[in-house]
Parts: sequence; C-alpha cells; structure tokens
Amino acid sequence: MQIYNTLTRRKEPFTPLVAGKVSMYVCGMTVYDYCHLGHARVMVAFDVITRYLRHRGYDVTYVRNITDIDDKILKRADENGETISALTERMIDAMHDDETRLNVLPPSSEPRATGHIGDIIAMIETLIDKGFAYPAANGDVYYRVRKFANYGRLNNRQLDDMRSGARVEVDVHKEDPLDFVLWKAAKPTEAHWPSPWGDGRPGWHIECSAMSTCCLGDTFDIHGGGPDLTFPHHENEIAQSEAATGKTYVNTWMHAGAVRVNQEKMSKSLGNFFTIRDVLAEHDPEVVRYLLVASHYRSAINYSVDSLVEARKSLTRFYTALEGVEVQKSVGKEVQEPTSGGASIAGKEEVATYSERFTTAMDDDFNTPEALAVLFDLAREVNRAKGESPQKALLLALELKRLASVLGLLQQSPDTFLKGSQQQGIALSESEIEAKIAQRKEAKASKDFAQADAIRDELAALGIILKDSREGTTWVIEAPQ
RNA sequence: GGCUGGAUGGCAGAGUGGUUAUGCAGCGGACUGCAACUCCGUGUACGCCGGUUCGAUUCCGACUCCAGCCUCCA
Repeated sequence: MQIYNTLTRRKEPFTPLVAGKVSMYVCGMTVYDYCHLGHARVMVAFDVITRYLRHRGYDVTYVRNITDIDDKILKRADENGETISALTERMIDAMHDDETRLNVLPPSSEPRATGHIGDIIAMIETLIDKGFAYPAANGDVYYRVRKFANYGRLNNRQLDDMRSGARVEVDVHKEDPLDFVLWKAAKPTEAHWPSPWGDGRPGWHIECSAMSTCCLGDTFDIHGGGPDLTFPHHENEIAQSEAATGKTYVNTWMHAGAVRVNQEKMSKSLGNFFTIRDVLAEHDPEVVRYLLVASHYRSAINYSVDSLVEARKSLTRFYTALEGVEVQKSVGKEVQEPTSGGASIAGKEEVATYSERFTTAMDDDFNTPEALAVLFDLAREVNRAKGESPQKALLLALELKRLASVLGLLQQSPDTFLKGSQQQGIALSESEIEAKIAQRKEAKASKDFAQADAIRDELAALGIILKDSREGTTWVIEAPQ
C-alpha cells in the first residue's frame, strides 16, 4: 500500500508504527460558523481513508480535534450576543448533523481545545525549559522559530525567503517577526485560563500539538488536514512537538485538495463558500459525497451545480443496476454460498476479480476514481446477469454494495434514491403517479397508444420518467436540470 | 520574488514508455407499439518547444498558462 506524503513529496510504502494499528490525527474545525464544502472535502476524504484502512484490516484510531476557543469564536459570540459555549455547542451539533447526512463516520475521538488546557500549558512549559519558547513582557508566550533547525521542511521553505516577502506584522514583543504565539494574554473581559504567565488562552497551533500527542503519543502514523494548513499550521506543529519531545512527530503527512468555485479557492476570507447545509437543502447528500469521492482526494475540484447533476447521473446508473435485485435484506450478512449450478460458481470467481481490482486501485494512494471505474464495470456485469441468472446478479450486486460501502456509497435503497424525495418538489404523490401508470396500462391494453403516450408525456413534464419492462412499469425522478 | 501542485478526447476525471480507464453527452445497432432503462458497437485525447529512446501523452530540460501557500482560512 502506497500513500503520498506531503513531507517527502512522493508516494511511499505505508507501514504503521505498530503492526495492524494505525494512529491518525486530522485538524478539525474552528466552530464559529457552519461547515462549508471545503470542510466536507476533508471530512469525506479522511472518512474514506479510515474506512479503507479498516477494510484492509487495520485497527484505526482516528482523532479529529475541535477548536472551541479562538479569536474568531470570541468575536462571533460577541456579535451574536450569545455565550461562547452556546455558540460552539450549536456549531458542533450542526457539524455532527452535516457529517451524519454525508455518511461520514464519527472519529474515534474529538478532543476539544478547552478540555486540554493543562496539557497545552505543560507543553509550553517544556518548550520554555528547552529554550524554544519565551514569555514576553505583554504576557504572551512565543515560539522561537529560528531555534528549530528543521523549520520550513514540510513546505520546503527557507526562513530568509519568507522574511523578504513577508506580510508578517511586526510585533515589538517578538524577538523575530516569524515567531508565533503559543499563549495569548487575555484582556480582563475575555475568556481565559490561569497560567504561569498570567491569565490567557492557547494559540491555535499549540492546541493540535498538545491534543495529538496526548491522544496518540509522541510519534504517530498519519496527520491530515486541509490544503491551506501546511503553512504555517502544520509547520508550527512539527516545530512545537519535535522540540518538546525530541522525537519525530508524524510519519506521513496527508493533505486534501481544495474545493474551488469558478477556479478560485472556496474560503471564508473570499466569502465564496457554500455551506454543507445549504447544498443539502437542494441535493441528496449522497450526490454531494459522490462528487467528492469521484475525484482523487489530493486534486482540486471545481464546485458547480452542473457537477452535482453529473454526480447524480452517475449514481443513478449504479442504483439502476441495483434496482430489481433483492439486495436490501442481505446487506451486512455473508454472501450466501451458491447451492448449485455452475453459473453461480463462475459468478463467485468474477466477484473476486472485482474485489482485487478495487483493492489494487485503493492501495495506490486511495485512488477512488479508479475504484469507481471498477464499480461501474461491476454494475454493467450486474445488468448483464439480470435476466440470465438472478442468483449471479444477486451475488454481483451484493459485492457492488459491499465495495461501495468502503467509499460510503450506495447504502440507500434504490427506490429511495431513484424516486427522490420531497426536497425535489415533485408535484404528485406516489399514489397519484401509480394511478397515472394504471391508466396508461389500460390505454396500452386497448392499443390506445396516443393516450398512453400523452400520460407518459404528462409525467415526463413533471420530471417523472417511466420505464417499461416485462415485470411492469417503474418510474424514477429525472436529475434536476 | 520564494515555494507547491496542475495543464488529458464535447464535459468531468484516472492512468500509462509501445496495448480499452471510467461516467455523462454524441453516433450506429439490439430490445420496445413508440420511448425510457438495459445490452452490443463506436471516438486517430494527452498545453508549447527541445532532448533521451527503436518508440513519449507518460522520462529530462526550457517556456506558456491556471491554481494554491508565503496573513486567519479545510
């Protein structure tokens, strides 16, 4: 298995520190606002990674923190006229709701910065003792960047290069403009905790160092996050943790690609972001998830409504293949042994082939587009098997669902997906649609094809597409637009 | 200015030193009362210029363009 490591800028064979166990930390949200699609990208990317590692038999400990104390939180709570905890609790609930809808499994643990103030203070004390940090006259504590020899390695950046082009604010209390804050003195009215350097609160970077070390140990396997965190956040984490422990902090650094809108990065500062909940108000969550999984996790993706329409069409193909094959009841159970017939045995062999191809694709740095290509081939095989051998179709369909579940996809019933839901604003109820279909059936029986076609057109105008088969007529909702 | 990535057929998006990605859209055929669904078939795609090679979209170098980071941002 190969994983691309941001630190070395190449794919490397993955070997966890402890055989069979993977320790992974991902930088989570600062909970002052609703999550947007950029957050969704990170959530889904590391959810797929976790699911696949578990599928491969690893015992994965996945830690994703919550930054629940920060300048932006203080500001927003003040603007809203609510307490900090009211704001953060509200946003944490919203985040969990978004995740659940996107079928993102909860991390193993979600430590909060405010729950680790003691660990943070202890790490800062260690850094001061070792000469890597210093308290300043204003009550802040800073990290002495130039003292850490490897600073800039993750980003292949030279200290003096940074300095020349720097837009770094000059702070009279810093020894060097590049030094960053570990502990921030609080104004009397602000939220604060007592510390050896006076009342204050932790800086953002030290939170992650303290929480990751606390939860996973001095050295762990994978550290992940969004694309904009490599500098300075992750660079600073390395400087803090390695200076404090004297050990390698992280073996594999992983970063998701950006989500763009009109070829520009979607971000809070540009104000061009779509929140997850706004997008889910109009689109099936699985469509959004599919969109994120259909590109490799490291590549940038451009968000648009068109791309969601395409994603829905692709999922429609999968669910159409599953439709009419009775897989729902069997999900989660072992594939039943075929009791007789050569065709079933041949089916079993084919199933193994798809599973191998899927694994090969995912072993190569979690190549989900390639994995999906395998699933499309499998879907075609299901369609072929329908009508020939129901047992083989079932076997293949079960495998399709099983492999797709590693990507967190195809776990709805085909009916639920294909017939859409109220959010798509269908003008007719299911029983009304069924009544129209019955009318059309009568018209067809009496060879009144003009009438039959009129009914079909009427429904089509409402976005309801009819499909005739030997078993009767079924319908699906057309993809919007 | 420094540092990272990227440039693939109509669109999206993988990958590879010589051989089918895949999905959507298109075209032809089968199926159908006609359609839809499905199946079968179908596309002389790899930014530009050099180099290495028997052979490069794939390796190397230059160039152009796009995006990101260097300030909080996933």
